[in-house]
Amino acid sequence: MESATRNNALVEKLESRSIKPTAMRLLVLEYLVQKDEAVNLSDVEQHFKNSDRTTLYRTLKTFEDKGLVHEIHDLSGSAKYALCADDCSCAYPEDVHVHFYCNSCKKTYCFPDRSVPSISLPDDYHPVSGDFVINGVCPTCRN
Amino acid sequence: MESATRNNALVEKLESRSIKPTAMRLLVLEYLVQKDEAVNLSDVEQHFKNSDRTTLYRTLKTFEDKGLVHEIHDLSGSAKYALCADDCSCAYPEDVHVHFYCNSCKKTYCFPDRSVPSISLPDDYHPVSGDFVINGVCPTCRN
DNA sequence: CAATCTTTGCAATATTGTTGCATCTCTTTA
DNA sequence: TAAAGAGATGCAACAATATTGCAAAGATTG
Repeated sequence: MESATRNNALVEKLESRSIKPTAMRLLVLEYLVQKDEAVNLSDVEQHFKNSDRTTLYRTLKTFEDKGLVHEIHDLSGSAKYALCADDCSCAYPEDVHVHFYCNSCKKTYCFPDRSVPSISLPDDYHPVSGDFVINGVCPTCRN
Repeated sequence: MESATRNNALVEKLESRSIKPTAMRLLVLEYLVQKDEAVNLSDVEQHFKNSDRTTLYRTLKTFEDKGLVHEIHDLSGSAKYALCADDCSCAYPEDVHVHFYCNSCKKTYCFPDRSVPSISLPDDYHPVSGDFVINGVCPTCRN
């Protein structure tokens, strides 16, 4: 019952972004939902040891294409992914993604509700989206 | 004369960051100075066709370690490098690096003089540096 | 000059990102 | 229900990028 309910929420989440809710996609989405940090492809691979790398890769790309997740590029060098808020359209400047990258543990945390004062750009530069990554030390690594 | 003068400026730039001014480093620095956009390792390789990849790689890393350049991670996926301003210490929030990434031509432009209003973080997150990447279409690609 | 330290070049390897294609699954429709 | 089509998955291969070890070359210092 409980799991059916939860599952429905996941199905709806996918369908709201026009993504067909296959078994694999539901699993990956569930994984993303319960993670409070951004994940890279290796993380997902580790978690789904028996699944194919390419499928996971393409699942993430599909999620990204459809605006369900956004891609984050931090100092770790490899692309990470994190869920967008339901009402996120990734547009500048309203939906600038704010992240905190820990130099010590290399984790990247999302701060979805921080709004970033917009920056004025020269006239001919047309902003579409924005990513703000703050690097430092996270609470867990402070010691 | 002119070239000697310019060369001195480059030597000083390196020495001000405690980097030994070898021939290779001077050439790479000269290249970075005259570029108005961030470059990745391939760019540098292309420009110095006869030089060794590893040396160029390590030159950039040395520059980064010493605070002469900063690394930029944009949607292109590969690391780019750009010169820091002379008085830049890469510290948050004064020296947040602001860049514009063009989705069309994949170039990344620096906006060294934009200051970013600082964002309040939860208490236990200790910011050290920050990178703001704005994605969109650059003037050249507007057409 | 000898000893030492740094830089450079070459080779090899690791890691990450990406594509082609055959197969499978699900949905649609005659 | 059978056939067709579209999309998803799995496997294999490959491309691009990042990184390291080590030996040779060059610079530095006593």
